[in-house]
Amino acid sequence: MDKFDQHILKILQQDASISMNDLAEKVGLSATPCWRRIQAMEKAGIIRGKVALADAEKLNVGLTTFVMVKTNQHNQAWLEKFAAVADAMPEIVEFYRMSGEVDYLLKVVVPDMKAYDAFYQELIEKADFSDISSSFAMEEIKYTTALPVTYS
Amino acid sequence: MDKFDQHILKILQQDASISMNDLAEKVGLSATPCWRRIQAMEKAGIIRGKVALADAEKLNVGLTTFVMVKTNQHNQAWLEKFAAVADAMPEIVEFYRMSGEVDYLLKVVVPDMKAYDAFYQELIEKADFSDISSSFAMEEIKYTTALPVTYS
DNA sequence: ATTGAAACATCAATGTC
DNA sequence: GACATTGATGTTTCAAT
Repeated sequence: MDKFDQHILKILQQDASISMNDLAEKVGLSATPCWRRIQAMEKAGIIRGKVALADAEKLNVGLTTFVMVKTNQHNQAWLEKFAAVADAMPEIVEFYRMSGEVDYLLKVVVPDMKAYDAFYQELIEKADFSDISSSFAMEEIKYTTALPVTYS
Repeated sequence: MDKFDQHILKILQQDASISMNDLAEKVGLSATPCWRRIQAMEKAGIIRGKVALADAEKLNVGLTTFVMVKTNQHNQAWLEKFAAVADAMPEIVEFYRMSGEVDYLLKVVVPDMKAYDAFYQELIEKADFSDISSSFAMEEIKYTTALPVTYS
């Protein structure tokens, strides 16, 4: 990935609705090579896709919660079941297996505390944990889907 | 927001590169009303924009870390400075002010441990904290930018 | 007020140099 | 990598419900 690819990717990660001509002008190329580079990056899997981003407040999911899960079930079958459960719950937008004290970390979006409680009840019913603790976000200071291009 | 809008939004949050005709067919409308609804949702701020998603591994930022920050500086000026610092660091992709024990939570993406250490040094140099602890993601089980449409 | 079908304009995609 | 052409797609108009 050269400078041009990095520049293209940086722009597209911020705004993918830009026209090929405008993009080409910004990076200092003509439209064709610009288009070819995008195709190549898609084919290589560098660009995973193009999505619309929605506003959390407007969609009535203004409460973001981080759920820290500890378990004593460290087998593959349990994880697979938990992963399937998480996949089917649209409130869970991120889900990581962690190192250290906490086994799993979930990012959850719901309308309010009442909805979070309902979500929580549903979650612990579907998978059993040894310990769960929840931390609530008071303010979103930064959220971006754009990854750094400086390391590639 | 009626059923049609919800359906359109759900699809566009998964794939915004779909053509207007294909989208129209999926939701059971023709292209024109479909297009109008998207315009309306953009104008209303429900749709914040369209972006390209990049692959973290391919961009050499395969290590995701959650940084929990405690501080004794609870004034607005300090937060604004910290926010500006975070905004300028592309490795920080999410940043929340939290309730409870931890004051701030950051999600950080870097190539590896060595790079994380360099990032960490840079961070604590630019803003002073009373306590920082880092948790590393071993596995990304779910990550989606699609918010639930079921609450709207 | 909202839709669908057709005309129109714009842009992406291809071939050639 | 640039230029010119083709084909597909987004966008507007207008009649109809």
